[in-house]
Amino acid sequence: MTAEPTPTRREELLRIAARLFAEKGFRNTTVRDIADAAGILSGSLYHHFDSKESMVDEILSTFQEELFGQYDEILASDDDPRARLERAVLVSFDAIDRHHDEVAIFQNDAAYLLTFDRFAYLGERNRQSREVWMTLLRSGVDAGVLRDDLDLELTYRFIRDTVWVAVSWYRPGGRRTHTEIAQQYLSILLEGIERG
Amino acid sequence: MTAEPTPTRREELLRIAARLFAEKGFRNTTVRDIADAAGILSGSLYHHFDSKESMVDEILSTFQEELFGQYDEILASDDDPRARLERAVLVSFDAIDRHHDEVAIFQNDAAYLLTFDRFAYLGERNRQSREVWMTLLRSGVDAGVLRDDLDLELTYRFIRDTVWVAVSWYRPGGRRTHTEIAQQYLSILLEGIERG
DNA sequence: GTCTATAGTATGATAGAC
DNA sequence: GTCTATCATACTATAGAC
Repeated sequence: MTAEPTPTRREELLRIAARLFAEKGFRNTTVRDIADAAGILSGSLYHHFDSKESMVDEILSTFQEELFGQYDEILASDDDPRARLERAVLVSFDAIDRHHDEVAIFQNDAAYLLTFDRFAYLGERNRQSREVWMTLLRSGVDAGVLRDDLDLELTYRFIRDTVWVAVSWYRPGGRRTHTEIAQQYLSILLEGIERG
Repeated sequence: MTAEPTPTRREELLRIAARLFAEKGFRNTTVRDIADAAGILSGSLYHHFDSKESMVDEILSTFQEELFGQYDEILASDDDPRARLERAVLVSFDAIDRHHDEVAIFQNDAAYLLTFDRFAYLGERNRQSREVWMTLLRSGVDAGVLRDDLDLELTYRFIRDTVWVAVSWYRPGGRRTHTEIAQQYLSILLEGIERG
């Protein structure tokens, strides 16, 4: 991890794999697909990685570490509840922008990967994510900024779903920046679509 | 289609297949899985169906026909814009409740299936769905019921995403009915989560 | 309507040469 | 670091007996 013999090649292969996993799904991507895209033969991949699972493992765990570091920063900050909620939404859309493939893989294949012991940490991350959002929502309600008649569990799910599923249609470099999308979403979430 | 020799057995097999496709994904479900669950051998399935694709085809097309019939009813009604939007959301959550497997399959596997010519109608249904929601939103804005500063395209995507992705966590018979969930969601969508 | 048996193909992974 | 060659397994689908 810290002193890889040939970090560049390894990372390049991971990037290629991530792209394919995101596009076609983990199970639907063969090691031959990855090797083809990299311009080598499938057997050669095993010089770099133990297995296909090792690849997706490294892709996801690296990404999650960064993302949850950002959530932790928000929770540790002394911003007011509304600002913290906004930052959390912005950070998430930023992840969709900068780590599109990783988010897509997590969205599409986490349920399957979770059936293996080595990916149990993905379930732990899910719980951690729930804690982040629930904490933000609760402090918003406590501070009187958010409605107190909401089912917070449902509210959390709606926020989580809407934010992350955007990876299925958002494309970096498209008509709207991820920041514009995040702000439009926050406007709907906070104020609703009804007039008045 | 209209005068099947043994409609009951066929439908039973489709129900079993739908359950498995929804649980594990279309590609990740083998014909042996389906046959095992039905208590027969894999070869016997081909007495009833041409292929695995034929099965998912019949499952999805039947479901879509019903769902879009309901949307058409809403569009044809003379309810006011707000009521029509509410009905569309309720009908969608109702589909998640009554056709859980079908919605899950469509959510998870439509992108893959769309790569085959025979599933082109799924893309057509996607366009149709967009038309339904955009029509509802536009008439809401025109009637002065909805905010006129919204990016309707984004608003449509947020609504669609949040509604349908609920199939990933909603379980019939759970703590909240699908109607309660739909109403809570409508409340957030229309009024926002901010106090005031 | 289901079984036996199997064809033909694709997959993840390995061993050893270069 | 990549290639050649291949193993063992799993898959969809078919043919014909019962």
